[in-house]
Amino acid sequence: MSVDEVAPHRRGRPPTLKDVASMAGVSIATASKALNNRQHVGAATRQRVQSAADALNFSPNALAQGMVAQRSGTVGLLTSDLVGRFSMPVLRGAEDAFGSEKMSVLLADARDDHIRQQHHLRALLSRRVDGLIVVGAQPDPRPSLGQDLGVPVVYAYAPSDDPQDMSVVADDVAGGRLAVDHLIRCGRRTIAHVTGDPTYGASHDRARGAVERLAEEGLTLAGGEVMYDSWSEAWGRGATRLLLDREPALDAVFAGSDQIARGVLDALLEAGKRVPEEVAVIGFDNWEVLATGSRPPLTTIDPALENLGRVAALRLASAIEGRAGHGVESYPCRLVTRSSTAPLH
Amino acid sequence: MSVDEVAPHRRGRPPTLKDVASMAGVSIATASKALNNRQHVGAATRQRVQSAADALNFSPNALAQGMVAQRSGTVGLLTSDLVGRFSMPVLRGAEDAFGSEKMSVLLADARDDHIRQQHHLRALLSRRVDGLIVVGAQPDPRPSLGQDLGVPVVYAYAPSDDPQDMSVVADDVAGGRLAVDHLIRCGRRTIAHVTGDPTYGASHDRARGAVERLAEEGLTLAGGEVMYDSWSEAWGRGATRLLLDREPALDAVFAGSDQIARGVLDALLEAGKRVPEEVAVIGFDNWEVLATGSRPPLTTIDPALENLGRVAALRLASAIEGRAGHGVESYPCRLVTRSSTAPLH
DNA sequence: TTGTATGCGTTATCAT
DNA sequence: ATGATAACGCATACAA
Repeated sequence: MSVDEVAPHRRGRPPTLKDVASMAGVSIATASKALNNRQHVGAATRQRVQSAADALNFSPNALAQGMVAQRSGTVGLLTSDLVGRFSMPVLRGAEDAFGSEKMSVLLADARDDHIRQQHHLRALLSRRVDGLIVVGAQPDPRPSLGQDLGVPVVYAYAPSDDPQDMSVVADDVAGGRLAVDHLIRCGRRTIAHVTGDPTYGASHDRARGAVERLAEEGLTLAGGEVMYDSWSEAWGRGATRLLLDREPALDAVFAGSDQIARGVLDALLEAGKRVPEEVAVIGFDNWEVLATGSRPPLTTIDPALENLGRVAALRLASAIEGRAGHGVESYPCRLVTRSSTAPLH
Repeated sequence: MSVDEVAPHRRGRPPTLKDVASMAGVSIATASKALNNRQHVGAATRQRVQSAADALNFSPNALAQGMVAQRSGTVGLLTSDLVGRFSMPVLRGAEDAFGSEKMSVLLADARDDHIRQQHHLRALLSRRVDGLIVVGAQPDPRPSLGQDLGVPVVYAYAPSDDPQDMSVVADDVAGGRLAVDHLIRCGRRTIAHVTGDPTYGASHDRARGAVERLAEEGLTLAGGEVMYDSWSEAWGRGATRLLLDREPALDAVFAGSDQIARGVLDALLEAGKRVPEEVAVIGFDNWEVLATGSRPPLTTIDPALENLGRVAALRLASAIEGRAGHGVESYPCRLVTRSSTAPLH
């Protein structure tokens, strides 16, 4: 091997371990050991290799590493709705939990289209992801991807309909309970619940938690029943007008979403009711732009979605290590106090 | 667990081309050609291989393919703020444009932290992404990643400060112009502009477009000047109160964001002004939850962010094919008409 | 301590 | 038309 054989790496292509090795004057095996802090490498040699790597700005080819390790070091994030507001924090939590380690995240947006989902699933599997997180668009159960994918899967936000799978979701029942609990602690007794689409399981869960907590105080819902309709400001306004007719003594409203809460707030203001002095209002979601812009700023229940994503990532990491889990795990919501609720003194 | 002597592939691991080949009774070379629709393969053989692949649910290892092709078939999506609302549609547009082809997207959220950004950049480069899309959190120029990354980069939403780089952004000047143009077409003459944080370049760009269009009609801004402050509903309300004092003849407001527009709307309503009969209001962003929930629903300028992401993906694809570009490309905004504006008859 | 050789799964180049 | 074989870049068991 002649001396001027030390060809600088092929034009354009990133330097390889071979380039580093030849620059340091060692074999690729030694170079590999040196860079990976394996033993059986002389201190001086290690130093030489390290310098060569730095000089070449060497970065190991993760694809090649993945081939030998039989692990790609990637996870797939399969979402059904990237445009929606709710999948986002989950996604961020997951990305955060993984990105800080040495896992990378492959993103795929299925857009709630079954064909696209299958397409993306094949693509992710073909890339040999070590695991999969599936984030739904709605909190309702969704069809399982199946058990024979060859990699562990964790469902986040929207649980799988197969109890064999592992899912992490927000505890809507506890959330509803928490909301009413807060209102009760504020001394309210005539509490109504205005919520959204009755086809959402979450609507009923939140309502159930609310009614349960009410019952513990010997109370029932003001207005006589849960008011379902749509997740909109318009419905919040409409429902409130109805409510003020039926229940003149109304002193609190639990809204099933922050959008609805905004409508409630506006209608209350328009009717000359002071918030929170006369009527307290609490929302659900902690959708910042809505909750902080309102008059007054909105007290609300935060479903802690980012945490959900983080937990999903943790569970998936465990499953990848071989410690798989199953069933649906519910995680608590958080009360965020702003100015639309206050003690009745 | 019974020992199956004919076990085609190692337990747990996905089937390989070798498994398919041996099942079809051919060499891996032939199997490869058959599955990739190469010529020099007998029709019958091709069929046998295909059946074997289907039976084994074979999916080629993209990592291995990447090794030989010297292309990973992935692009990196480096965002500085996954929580923000504006990077999201860009991201979705990009994912969409790529996902429909055979490119996969590696997501990395730097959280506006330089250290994290470097970390993620190294990780993406290590995964041998074929290209990079950098999505900023704010529309202002950001530091370039540099020219020596070895892969093409396209900056979206927030342009790079190096003109050598390629950036795609929304045309804020044209957006401002479009807003005022619409108001003028509605017959308005006394038009004010309430906008947000003056440290954002976008504020000034939108204002400039507005003033230019006004000047073409021989008009100037009602209130005498652009009203800068913050991107909040509260500022929208406050500014409107000031405005109603100063300009009793006010017949239109161009708000620099939908949040501000919401505040404007509320203050107008409170002052007894009818919208759009007496005063027309137009926003900016087309932030659905804000624009559709207001009273009345908000006419607004849509910066077409999803399109921006799509274009960025297209440009990156071109660059990967060798046709690189440079400079900042601006893309038009779109007028979305709802009920807060209408002709003055 | 260092180097040689093998394999990871696939594609492409050559023989046959 | 089909098959053996050499890459691709890296890690490791084994030999020196």
